[in-house]
Amino acid sequence: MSRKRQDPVPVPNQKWVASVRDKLLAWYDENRRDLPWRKNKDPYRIWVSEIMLQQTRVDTVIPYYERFMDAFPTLKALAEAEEEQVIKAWEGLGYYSRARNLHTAVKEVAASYGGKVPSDPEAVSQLKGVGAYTAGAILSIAFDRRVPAVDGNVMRVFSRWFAMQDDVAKLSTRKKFEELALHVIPEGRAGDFNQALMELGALICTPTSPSCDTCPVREECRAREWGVQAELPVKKKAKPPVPLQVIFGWIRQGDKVLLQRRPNEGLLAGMWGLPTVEAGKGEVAPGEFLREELCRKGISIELGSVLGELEHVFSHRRWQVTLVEGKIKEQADGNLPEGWYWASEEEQEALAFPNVYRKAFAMVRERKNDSQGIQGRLF
DNA sequence: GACCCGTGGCC
DNA sequence: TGGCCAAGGGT
Repeated sequence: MSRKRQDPVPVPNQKWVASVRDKLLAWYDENRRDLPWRKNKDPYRIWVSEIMLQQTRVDTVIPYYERFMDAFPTLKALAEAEEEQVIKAWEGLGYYSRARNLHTAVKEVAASYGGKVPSDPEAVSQLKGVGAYTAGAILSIAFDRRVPAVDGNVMRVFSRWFAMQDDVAKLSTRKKFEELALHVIPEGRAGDFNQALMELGALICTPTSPSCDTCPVREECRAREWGVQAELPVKKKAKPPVPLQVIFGWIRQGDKVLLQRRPNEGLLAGMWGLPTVEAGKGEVAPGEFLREELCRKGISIELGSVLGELEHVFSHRRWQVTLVEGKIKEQADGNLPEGWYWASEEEQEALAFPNVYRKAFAMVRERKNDSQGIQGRLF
């Protein structure tokens, strides 16, 4: 069997490079969006924006970014903040380890670099949560250093410019594009050029139905020349999320609700939520799994009614949730296990919950409104 | 390389 | 409706 040889990295000729640089930068100067992190070149502001933008759309990020910068205007302010506040500011954005890593790294910069973001690639790359792309983005945008910042946009644009069929899901492909980028990024305007590549990918060279007719570099694009732009980039399909039956408990004592902090590793690590168990096998009511688990924790409950069902899809899990009401048997003023907590409504508002739990809260609230004047309040 | 880690919007 | 995607990083 012969092993399939990888296509070599194309080496663009100088004429093509000069043309693409000029046209793309001219287009960017005219068409760049006025985004909040483009007000200046403060490395801290650039950094925060890049972390938030990881796997997240610009429109989603903007309001979070504004609030975050109001709360933590400087690197020092973020370094001195409590983690709980930082996570609260991230609530609803997802990928919460981004916020924890950012906080860790910012504290590291405060402690080891006098509060100034380092401008050398080795130091920046070592910061927690800063990988090859983000390091390149910070270094090029904030410090105008000629470093590649290859994200999904850039891979799509390059795939089309050179009509390359490499699988963009592979790490090796990204490295190939980084090498390619080094041939194209100009001296002097490295940051603008990297942003122009991404801006082109976001506005013109879009994943589906790219606007080739208005593309500033349509003459330089092999995919367009060959009419294969819709076929590129090549990307291996992701596995579908695995379905999982999950039970949430809505367990009240007086005006307080039982909360559980999730384990420090895995899905929604360290986040607050309702008591959560996986449903096991067997022909019993879903709530039984919850009752038994709580019993093991020394919390004795009587099952109430099913308050509702909801589905929440993560990247790799599909939670099919049954929300079950529970009534505490004896006054449980004794010791709760580590990470468990009776929270009043006021206390709940200070905690950060991922959206799957916020959906459940909303469900309870609706149900409460519906039943008011009919059965009174839920127990 | 494979898998894990959230969420929302779009067609 | 659902599959796909978004300025990725860590393990």
